[in-house]
Amino acid sequence: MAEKAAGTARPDLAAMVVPLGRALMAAEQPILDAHGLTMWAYAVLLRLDETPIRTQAALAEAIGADKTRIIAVLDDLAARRLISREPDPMDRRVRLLALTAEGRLLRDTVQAAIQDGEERLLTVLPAADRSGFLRALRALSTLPDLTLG
Amino acid sequence: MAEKAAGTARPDLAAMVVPLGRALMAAEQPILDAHGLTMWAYAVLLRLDETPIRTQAALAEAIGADKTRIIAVLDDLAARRLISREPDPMDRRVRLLALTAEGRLLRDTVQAAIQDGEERLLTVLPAADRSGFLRALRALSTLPDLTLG
DNA sequence: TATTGTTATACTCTATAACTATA
DNA sequence: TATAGTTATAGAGTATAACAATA
Repeated sequence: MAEKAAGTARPDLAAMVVPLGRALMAAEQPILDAHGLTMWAYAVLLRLDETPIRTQAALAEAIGADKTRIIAVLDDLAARRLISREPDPMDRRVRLLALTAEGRLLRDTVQAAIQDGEERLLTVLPAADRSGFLRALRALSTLPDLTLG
Repeated sequence: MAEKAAGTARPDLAAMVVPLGRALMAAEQPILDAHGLTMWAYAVLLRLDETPIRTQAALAEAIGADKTRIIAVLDDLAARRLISREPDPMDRRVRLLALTAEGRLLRDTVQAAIQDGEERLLTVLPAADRSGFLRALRALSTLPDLTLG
């Protein structure tokens, strides 16, 4: 306890989590590239596979992007028939978005490849740490606010 | 096991880690702001407090920044006497960097505030998950490469 | 000639503002 | 007039290239 001032017990959380996130994204990149998907395109496929979403703005919000940010992404996905994107007959201003069969297949293929790699990566951890890590990660990443003050 | 295709057991790691990192950085921001530090300036103070570093390029590399990126940061820190930055008498091309007493004090103050907040945040986790999380995080964030292929 | 640090430039990503079409 | 989507523009952040000083 006397030497507490000399060095810290652990690095700040952000100092560990942010670089880890960057490394994980970089590690996913080759897999996404192999299937012609950007990170945003993959995020769209993942999100659309959960629950149907009504507006593009809501989709953008859900994946943490700007509504203008995803338009080119949707253009590309629709052109490749990975998603459908049709005006809502009830309100022709909104575009209804949904995965096509090919879109769901691609999503499953890519995610399986990514999670296979992740499982292999996680084997470096002791079993107990590993399950605690995953549980903690899910808990923390679903917290609504997260303030330190 | 039959319903594996319908939804995945867990989100991709990057899908949890990256947003968590962003949230943690955002949560640190008010504390950094209160002390007039940017994230990069804080990263510099943290790094310089560990082991003396010889060149600016090496410092930039160590904190994951471009060498041109940190020049304005060093200008500001030096002007505020939080770091010293003098030409090496042995090789006048290089600038020797070191924390001043005030720099170390500020570093300690800010990190204490941040880690206090983090400890409070971590209390939402069961004790077992929490220690596993921290151990796993340290292990993964110090891995040299991290590939999924 | 090679290297450190600096400045100037260009590029990428993202957000803001202006526009079209529907309501 | 208000809203969904789109396009055009501007801004932040980052990296690349050119430059000055020193070796």
